Amino acid sequence: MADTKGITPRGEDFSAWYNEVVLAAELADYSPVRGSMVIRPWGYGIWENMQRALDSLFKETGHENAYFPLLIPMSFIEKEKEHVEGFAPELAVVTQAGGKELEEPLVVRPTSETIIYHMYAKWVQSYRDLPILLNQWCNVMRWELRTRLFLRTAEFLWQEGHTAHATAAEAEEEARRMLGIYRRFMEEWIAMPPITGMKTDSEKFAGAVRSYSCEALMQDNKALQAGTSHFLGQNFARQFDLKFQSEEGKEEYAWNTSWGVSTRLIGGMVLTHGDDVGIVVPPRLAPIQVVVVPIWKSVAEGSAVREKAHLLSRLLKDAGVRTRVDDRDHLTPGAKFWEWERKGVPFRLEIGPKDLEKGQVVLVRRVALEGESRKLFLPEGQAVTELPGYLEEFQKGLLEAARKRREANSYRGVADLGEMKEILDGPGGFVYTGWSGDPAVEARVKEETRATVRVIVDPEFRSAEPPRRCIGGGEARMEVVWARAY
RNA sequence: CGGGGUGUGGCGCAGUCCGGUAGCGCGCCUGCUUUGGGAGCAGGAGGUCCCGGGUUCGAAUCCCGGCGCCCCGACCA
Repeated sequence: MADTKGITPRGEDFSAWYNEVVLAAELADYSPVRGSMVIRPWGYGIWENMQRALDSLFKETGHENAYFPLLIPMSFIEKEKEHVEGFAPELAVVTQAGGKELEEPLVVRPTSETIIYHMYAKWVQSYRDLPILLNQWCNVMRWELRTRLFLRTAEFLWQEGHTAHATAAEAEEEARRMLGIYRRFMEEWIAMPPITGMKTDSEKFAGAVRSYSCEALMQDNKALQAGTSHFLGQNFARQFDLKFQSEEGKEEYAWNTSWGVSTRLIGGMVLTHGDDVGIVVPPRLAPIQVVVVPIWKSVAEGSAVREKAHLLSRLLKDAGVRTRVDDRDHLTPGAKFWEWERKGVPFRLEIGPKDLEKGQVVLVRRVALEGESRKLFLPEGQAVTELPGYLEEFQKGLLEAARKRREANSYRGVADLGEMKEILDGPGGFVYTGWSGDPAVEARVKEETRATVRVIVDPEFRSAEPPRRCIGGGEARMEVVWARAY
């Protein structure tokens, strides 16, 4: 397994590894337009599985899908002061259409708060019209200076949920609920366990009162902001006149939330599980969970082995397993093995003449679970009945490994800037410290370490002992997690 | 936007210093033999050498000016 043909090992140049592995797995390819990418079928299939899972989680919590337009009047974006300041530098603007200069420039949406709350204002009169719980799946555009496949592209696919509520408490609860759903999705589907918490003022969404975030630790010990949920207060409601009459007959502004995850999650999956051979796709996200590879020598063997491969594949499909038989005959088995491993298919089922004789199959995992061998020889009937269980076990194994790695690279109770620098310049990781809440300290530490506060950490992730000492001095009023981030 | 690198068949590169009309590996096509970890042999297809000027009898190569892409930084809910 030392020979990975062309892929730069992670240890040599992590950044090169990432680019190469994304291209080699055929997740995506560069497009002719700077900063934008083509998502290829294998990558899109993973995205579709993410969408399916998230979409049902949203529906289960009472949300519906809708679609709002791509183009937003410039004046909408300009209404909320912080919002426009946050997004102005990265807007793509349409100034001409139909061969004529437009009277008002149209912005290609970087996010849809403004147009959505404009519409909500039309739809809401009474408290009886609330809450509105909508989501949309769409593309957005942010003209980033420096782009990377999946992690930061000029155009990306995402979902954005936008809700309106009658009370602050209800909106706050919604923002928190969706953060929880993101966390659950990341753990149970991507096997990428994030920490959660609130953003500091300097890191929060432009226009939000509070932002909550899921932050995952990648293999190079940099943080990835993987999903955010915002309590918007009445900031947008006021600018877009989103008012309702309360039960008491008073006119009030609605309370909003917005929340989103994007194709960046695919980058997170790669950076969490990939190895020097290629990517590793968790079973629940894999478009193909088991690839069946028939192996033969003579023509007679070929047809017998292929027949068995297709039979097993059908049985597996009936058992709810996504399979494909790779019976291309211009490739040797070895070539197929490498190809599917590069693409991260969780399991491979080999069937050769020897197996046929013995009524067995060879089952090979994409990566070895702790303490187990990659390869299993199983009676063919057993392979079919056991595979769904093996897939779940593999899924859990990935999550466990990722959780262990996260904890092994988390440093708690740090209070000294020198120590923090040493960690960040060395192995990197999540650094837990006390913080006074002083933005000047935050800025200074960022300046000196190039790390940012990822979150003011939620109770569940806090250290057993609340920090007494504080980074940058002052009284430790909260615990925060620092890291260098994507 | 600053620094660095790079641009030559689909991909990866050599050739550039020292000018003479383009080559290697992989991939692709055809045929035969193969197939338990990236198959072998034989034959074949495929290139405005990033673009525009200039020098020259002649430019992938030298000169001038652009552009693209990648990496690092700045920037980036």
